[in-house]
Amino acid sequence: MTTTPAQTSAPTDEVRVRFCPSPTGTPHVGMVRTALFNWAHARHHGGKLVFRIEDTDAARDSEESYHQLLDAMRWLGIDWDEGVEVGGPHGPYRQSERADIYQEVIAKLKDAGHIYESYSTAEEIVERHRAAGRDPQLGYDGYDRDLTEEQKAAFLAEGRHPTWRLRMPDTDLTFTDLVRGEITFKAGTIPDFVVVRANGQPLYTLVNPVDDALMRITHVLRGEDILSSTPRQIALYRALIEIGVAERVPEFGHLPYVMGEGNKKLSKRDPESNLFLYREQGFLPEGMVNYLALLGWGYSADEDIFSREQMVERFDASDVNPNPARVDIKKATAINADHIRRLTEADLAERLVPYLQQGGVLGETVTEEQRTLVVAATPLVQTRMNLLGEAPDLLGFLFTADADLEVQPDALKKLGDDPVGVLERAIQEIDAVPEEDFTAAALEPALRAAIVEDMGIKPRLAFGPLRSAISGRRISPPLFESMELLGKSSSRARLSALRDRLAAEA
RNA sequence: GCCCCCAUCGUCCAGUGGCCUAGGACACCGGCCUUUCACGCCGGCGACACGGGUUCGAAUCCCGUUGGGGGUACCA
Repeated sequence: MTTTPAQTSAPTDEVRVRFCPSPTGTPHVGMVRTALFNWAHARHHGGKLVFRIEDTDAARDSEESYHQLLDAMRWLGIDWDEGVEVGGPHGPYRQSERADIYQEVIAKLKDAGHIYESYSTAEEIVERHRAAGRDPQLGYDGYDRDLTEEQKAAFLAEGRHPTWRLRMPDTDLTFTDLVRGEITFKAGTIPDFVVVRANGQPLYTLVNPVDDALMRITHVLRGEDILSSTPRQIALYRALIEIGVAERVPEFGHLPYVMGEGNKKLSKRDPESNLFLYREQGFLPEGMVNYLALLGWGYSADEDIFSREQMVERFDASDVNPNPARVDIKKATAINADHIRRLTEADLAERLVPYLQQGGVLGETVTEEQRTLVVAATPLVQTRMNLLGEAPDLLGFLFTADADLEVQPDALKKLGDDPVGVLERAIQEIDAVPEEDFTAAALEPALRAAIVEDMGIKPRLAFGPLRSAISGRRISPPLFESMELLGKSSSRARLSALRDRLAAEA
C-alpha cells in the first residue's frame, strides 16, 4: 500500500471535485444540492467528479443508506467519473477500506513532527485556563507541544494514551472562498486539534483532507457548516504538502445552507428534506434538478426554467449566492409543472404509468389497451398536472368500469334546474352519432346545438351534468375528449346511470 | 465568552459605482380566454435591515449597529 499511488498526475488545469457523503439516513435535499453543484461545476469545466463514501462511523452508517445515495444520484442524472461502483486510479473510494493508507500518512506526519502526542484531558485544559485567569471556554492550550521524553514516559506510566494533535501555525490563515471571497481567521484563534484518537484511529479532520489530497481534488464545494474548519484543513494540507502527500491546497467554496421553515436549517426530520418524498409525489428529476439549482444559484436574470444541460453550460461555483436559501414547495411544484409541460406526450405517458400503478388505477401488469389509453389521455392532463402523482386522481375515471364509477357528492350539486332533461337530451344526441364518428370534434357541436342552443341552457349548466356523469367529478379533463376516449357505449351507460339516479331521487 | 459566515419584494434568483423611478420567478389579488379545472395572456401588490462614511454619484465600496446562522469534540 502506498500513499502516493501511481501519481497519475492529472494535468494541473483539470478541475477535480468530489462529493463525499456519509451514508447515514435518507438522502436529503441539502446534501443532494451539494452533489449537484459539484457535478455541474465539474461538467462545466470539463473536469471530473469523484464520488467517495465517508463511512468511518460504523454505528451510524448503513448499507441501506449507501444504496439510497446511489439511487438518488442516478435518479437525478448526476453521474461521476471516479468513485464507488465505477472505480478509478485513487481507490478504494470507501473510507472504511482505506485504513492502511491513513496509518501510513499518520506515520509520516509523526516523523516530520507535524503532529504530536497530547496527554491532556478536557478537565485539565479547563483547569489550566482557570488557574491562569483565562476564559475556560478557550480551547486546547498547547500544553503538550513540547513535552520532554521524561514527561511523556511519566504520562505513559500513569496509563494514559495520547491523542495526536496538529501543530497549528502561529499566523493568520487566509483563503479565498469561491462563493464568499477572502476569509481570514486570526492567528491564535484555532487551537491545535486532534487528528488521531487515543486508540490510534484517525478522525474526520484528518481523513477528509488526506483523501482529497490523494484523490487530487482541486475544488472543494461543500456546506457552509464546515466553513470554520477550513483553516484547520489548510494547516493540515500544508503539512501534507511538506511530507509529499498533497500537491496543493485546493480551492474552497462554501455553499449556503438550505433552510426549512423559519430560520432553521433544514433537518433530516423535516419531510421536505427527504429527496425520495419528492419522487414519490411525482417530481420529475428534471424539475428537481432545476429547483435544487435555484437554491443558491440563478440561471439568468429572467429565466427560471432550464434543463440539466443548460445548467452545465452556465454553472460556476463562483456565481453561487452566499445567503441561505429556504425551500419553497410551491415554487418547486410550479417548476416541476413547467417541466411536465415540456415533455413530449409519449415521454410523459411513459412516466405516468408507474404513478397510475402506485395509485391503483393500473395493476401490476399493464395491458396494451391500457397503455394506449394512457397515451391518448396524456394530452388531456399535461397542462393540468403539477406532479405526476396527481395522475390517478385525474385519470382514474377512464380506467374504471362504468358500474364502478362513483359520482362524488360534490358533483351532484349545482347541476341546474333540469339535469335529468339535459342528460336525456344528451343521450338522444349521442345515439344519433355513429360509433365510428364518436369524436370530440363531432360531439361538441352536436351537444352544444341541442342543449345550449335548442334547450337554451347556459354552457356551464348544460355540460355540468354530463361531466358529472362521465367523470364522477365536478372538475375533470375536457368533457368531449373524455367521452371520445371512453367510447360510445360507455359514455351512454354513464349518462343513463346518472339520469336514472337523479330521476329516481326527484 | 471567543472565532467565522450572512443581510435586495412573503419566498427564490438578478443586480458587482451611473443603464435602478431596482428586473424575473413562485405565491397572492384583479381581468381576458373558456364546457369544469388548468394552461396561456394582460395588469396589480410588493424589497435594497439601520446609522455613519468614501464618491460628482452607492443596493453595489468601507466602518459600526442590529438581526439571523454556524463553529468552538478523542462527531462527520
